[in-house]
Amino acid sequence: MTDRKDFTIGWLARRTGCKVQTIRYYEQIGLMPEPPRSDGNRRLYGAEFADRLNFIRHSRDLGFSLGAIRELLSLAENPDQSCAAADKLARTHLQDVNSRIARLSALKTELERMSQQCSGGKISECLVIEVLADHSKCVSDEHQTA
Amino acid sequence: MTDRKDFTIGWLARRTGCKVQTIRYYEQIGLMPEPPRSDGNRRLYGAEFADRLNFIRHSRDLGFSLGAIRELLSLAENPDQSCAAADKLARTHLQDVNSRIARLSALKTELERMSQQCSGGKISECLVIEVLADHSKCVSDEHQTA
DNA sequence: CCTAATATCTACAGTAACTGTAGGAGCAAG
DNA sequence: CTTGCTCCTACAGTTACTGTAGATATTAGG
Repeated sequence: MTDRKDFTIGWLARRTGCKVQTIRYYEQIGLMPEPPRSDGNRRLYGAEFADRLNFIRHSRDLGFSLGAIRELLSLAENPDQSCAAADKLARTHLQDVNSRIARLSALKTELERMSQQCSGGKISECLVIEVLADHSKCVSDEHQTA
Repeated sequence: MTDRKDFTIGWLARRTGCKVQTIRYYEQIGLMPEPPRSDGNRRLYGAEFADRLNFIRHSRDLGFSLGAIRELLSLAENPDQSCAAADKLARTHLQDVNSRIARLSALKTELERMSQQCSGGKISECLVIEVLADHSKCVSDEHQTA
């Protein structure tokens, strides 16, 4: 236990693809726990820190806010209680996810169409700019993300 | 042709679904031009401002940065030149769009599965948390080992 | 062992893209 | 004319980082 393998913050950063400052920032805002320190005051991380950080990074990557991640983490830390709260969180997020997918798919279509038609052409033929200028040309339904 | 068709910033905000402060912010950073003012120093907007603001808002909504929008706007203002630059911008964005759609689709699957399985259950059965904790459980096409 | 390079430490400033607030002035209605 | 809304400027706060400065710690080389 005392001679358990501990690694530096740099190791954790390389391990998770997260920047060193970001790790310290997560610790500062209480999203990552304070790790033990070495004699020279360096943070000493084990594999469990990498797991938690991967959880956070993956969630961020998929569009969850730090606040939502904080909630998910607290739920994940008490796996015996009902997951009604997690379910509600997930349902709320699902609506946003669906909306984003729809709008991104519409944009994807236009971006691809442009790449075919636009090569060497003029901007007046670029559908992308028309699509971006005129909301009604968009294929998706109107949805406001706050 | 700018004689009697001028409206307040509030009108423009309602017209475009953009907050008043955000409009003033866009003016401040040079994304929206300075409109004429009334005797009482109020900004006076016409329809062309709504068009430009809709372009900006829609682009933002679809994930373009203000920097990219600034470029697109300058390109849109010179529609006679080649759109190679706009094409390059669009292609770059397309890669990101595709990546986001893939990851969001994977999350959507898990969120939906959770909503079915999770009702009244325990968190330990929630796949969402597992998916978010472990990248390799993600359904997306690329399997990454962390 | 000493030194130079690198990594880490704290603390704080800056970024993007807004959002909110304070305090004052304009204007339309009752 | 006063109430109440909108607008004005200016600036502080937010989220989620990212970068910088100056000091200390560790490590690789001579």
